[in-house]
Amino acid sequence: MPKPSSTSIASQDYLEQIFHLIALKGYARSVDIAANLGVSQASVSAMLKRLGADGLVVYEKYRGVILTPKGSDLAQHIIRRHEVLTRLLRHFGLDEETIYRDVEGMEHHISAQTLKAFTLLANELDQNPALCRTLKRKVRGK
Amino acid sequence: MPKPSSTSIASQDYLEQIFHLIALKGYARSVDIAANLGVSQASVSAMLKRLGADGLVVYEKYRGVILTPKGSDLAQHIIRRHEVLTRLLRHFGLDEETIYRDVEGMEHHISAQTLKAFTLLANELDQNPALCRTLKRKVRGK
DNA sequence: TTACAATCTTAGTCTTGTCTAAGTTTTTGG
DNA sequence: CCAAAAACTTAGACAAGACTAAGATTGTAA
Ligand SMILES: [Mn+2]
Ligand SMILES: [Mn+2]
Ligand SMILES: [Mn+2]
Ligand SMILES: [Mn+2]
Repeated sequence: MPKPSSTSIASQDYLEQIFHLIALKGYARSVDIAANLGVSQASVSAMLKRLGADGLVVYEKYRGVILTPKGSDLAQHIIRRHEVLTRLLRHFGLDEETIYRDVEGMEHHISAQTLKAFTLLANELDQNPALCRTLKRKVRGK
Repeated sequence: MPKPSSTSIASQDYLEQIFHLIALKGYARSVDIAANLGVSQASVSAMLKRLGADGLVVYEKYRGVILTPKGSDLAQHIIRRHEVLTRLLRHFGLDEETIYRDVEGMEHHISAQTLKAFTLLANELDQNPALCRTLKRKVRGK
């Protein structure tokens, strides 16, 4: 009876990309999902089947994929969380490559409480350029 | 020839606990590692074998486990990172339970750069109790 | 309309990490 | 000293998620 977790780390990453592609081009193709995530197309097929079984996408073989309302809500939540984290890390003057990799990993382990704290902190930093300058200076050189 | 990664997320969590137990009691027993990580003793046996193969512990059946210098260095790095993250999250007034869960997940996805930024930020917050008070107030209630 | 390219799926395999159940070894108390 | 308990390992299974190779479908351009 292992309840289908339905929101594994990998599932979240796929949902995120599917949502992005649909927003950007109107549809999400396997080939693009694969490229964006750096996995094989075969892996995408397998995951779409799983997401379909979990009721997060409607998937018809050879016919592409769309998000269910449930999948879409979840994707938007995932993306907002990703954006908050990115906004926070940008305050430290890290390079975008590093920010992306760290956010892509960290995002799956942030509770609602911590996300709220990070959101508020990012807001505070927005209003405190002096502190941001100090941090950026210390982060890069010694 | 897939080079042994040797530092998977799970490996890091096991190393962390082994180090802690040795620091605390002088030795690390499977039964305690299992309890601390919430896994079965069988899983611990399997992982100790892998850590041994990766040169991170010396493992003799029925005889306990010790860290190699390499394993010890790695464990200390992992623990320092865990502590920095914990120190940062404590500034927001989150409950310890939540902090522990989030840190336990996030810690494996923090680059050296981001870790440095978080360290500096924690330092700044230490010296800015006013900001911390504001954050704590906003994080809890509305 | 048809052949080719692009896209997609399936089949089969692998790795990591987990579990339970069963068997072994070590420790311990009487 | 030895039986029972505690600790530990092995065996066997499973799930997620990845890969490659091979085959199926779709789209397109001549
Ligand atoms: Mn991610
Ligand atoms: Mn993301
Ligand atoms: Mn951890
Ligand atoms: Mn940790």
